Amino acid sequence: MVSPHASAPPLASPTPGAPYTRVKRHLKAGLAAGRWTPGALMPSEAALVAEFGVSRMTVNRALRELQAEGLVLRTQGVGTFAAPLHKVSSTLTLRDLHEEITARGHRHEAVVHVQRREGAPAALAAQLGVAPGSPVFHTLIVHFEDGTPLQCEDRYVNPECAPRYLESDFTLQTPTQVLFESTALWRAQYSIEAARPTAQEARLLQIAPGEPCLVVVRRTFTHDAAITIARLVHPGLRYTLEGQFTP
Amino acid sequence: MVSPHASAPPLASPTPGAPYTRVKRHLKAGLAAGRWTPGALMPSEAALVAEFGVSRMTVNRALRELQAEGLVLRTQGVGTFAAPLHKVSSTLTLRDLHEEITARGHRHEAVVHVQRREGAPAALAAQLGVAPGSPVFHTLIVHFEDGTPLQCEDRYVNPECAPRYLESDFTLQTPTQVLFESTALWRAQYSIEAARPTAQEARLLQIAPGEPCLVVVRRTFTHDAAITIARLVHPGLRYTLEGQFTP
DNA sequence: GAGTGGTCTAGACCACACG
DNA sequence: GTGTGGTCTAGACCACTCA
Repeated sequence: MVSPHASAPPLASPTPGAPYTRVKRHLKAGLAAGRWTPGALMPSEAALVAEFGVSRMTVNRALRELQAEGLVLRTQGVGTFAAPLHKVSSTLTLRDLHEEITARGHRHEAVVHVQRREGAPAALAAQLGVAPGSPVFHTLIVHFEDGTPLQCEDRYVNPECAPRYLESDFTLQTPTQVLFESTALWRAQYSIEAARPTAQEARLLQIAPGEPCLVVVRRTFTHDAAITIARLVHPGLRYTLEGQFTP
Repeated sequence: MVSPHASAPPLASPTPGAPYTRVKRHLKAGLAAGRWTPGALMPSEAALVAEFGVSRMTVNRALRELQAEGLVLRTQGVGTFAAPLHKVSSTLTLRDLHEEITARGHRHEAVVHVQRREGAPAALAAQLGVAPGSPVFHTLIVHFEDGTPLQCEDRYVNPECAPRYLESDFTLQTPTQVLFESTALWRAQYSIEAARPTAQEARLLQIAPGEPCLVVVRRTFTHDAAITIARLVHPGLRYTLEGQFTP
């Protein structure tokens, strides 16, 4: 009762991996195979303890992680149930564009059209949580992938969160990268919609004025203040957001 | 040393919540306050054990969950570090449209335009993993929110996964709901782009032909086969995907 | 009251990284 | 070797649910 690992560690372990992963695998496999249909009662912790010959903490961890992954639902005093087939919610990756382009093995270039201090109009000031008319940083940058315009990034930054923002060379570093280094991101909010580009955006992206664009508006916050708000416009024909999810 | 909870349970607990949540809260607060900048070494498990007077399993759980949430990075033999400010990835909720509309307190209606068996063209057959020309189920449904067209749902279903799909009354239940009940969803893949609607889509959605639309293409799979592929077209002016993330 | 999950503990062995 | 995280155990108390 001293060494839980006294027996044959790497000799020919009967089943690979840590015990809690074995329990998880077993349950996951059963779920994938439809052994427990959604809503069905699954084995109790005690039953799994007996079945696997491990301690309760171990099966508890396995079940807790399955719950965190959305595969099972647990109710104190009642039991563990196969999850009612998941909400259709999923992870969408909004990576830094530079990363995304270079990950594809392509060349990323940025052309800076605006990089200055401006007085914030009322609407913007409200969104950034600064006084109307107070100075904010404004950048307008077009990002190219192998010479083709891919994104028009119109961004306002709260100077209090990143006082040296305007000193950056945005042909070398994206605003996202700069802001990540200088601030503590704590929360982000975004919306995605399809819209026509403005005349300026169409010109900068070298597309026809009526061409549908995918517009992502993202606001990021520290734990108390708004850091930045960005409007990212992508030509609809050249850009697709992708994602997937596995329960 | 027998009862860890012997002292004042609901009397006036010095700090609320389970011990592991207290440890988590403390660390989260420190991260939010910038007490550990990204990459900085955080207290070791042993240090937290001493600081909070709890067992190592307890602080281990707190740290493990923070890691799962992406707030810290841990390396065996090295230590725990404040996460390098998160990837910009985030959770996008793609809920069932019926839920979404009723959650807004609005009325949802569906008009079914197509509901039949068809032979699968080669391209579709390949995506669904069935033989070219073999029968697939096809539905074309327009969803309305308070009388306004909000989504045109063009969907093909693998008959093997949901043999009774066509028997449903889609004015009462969305295809998503039907499929969730009859199949074991295991993986979903989607893409989001901006595009012009087809002539038919424009007519069904009652919009101008050139109006930008947000197009979501979603494929869902069981653990081995494709269940369904859907093209969801939304008028750009009426529909926005929203999401947020908090580390 | 029996069964279930929620949580904690004290101690242990291990693998790994680094000086 | 020392310190770190990774994991396991055996037993415990608790809160909850349901018959």
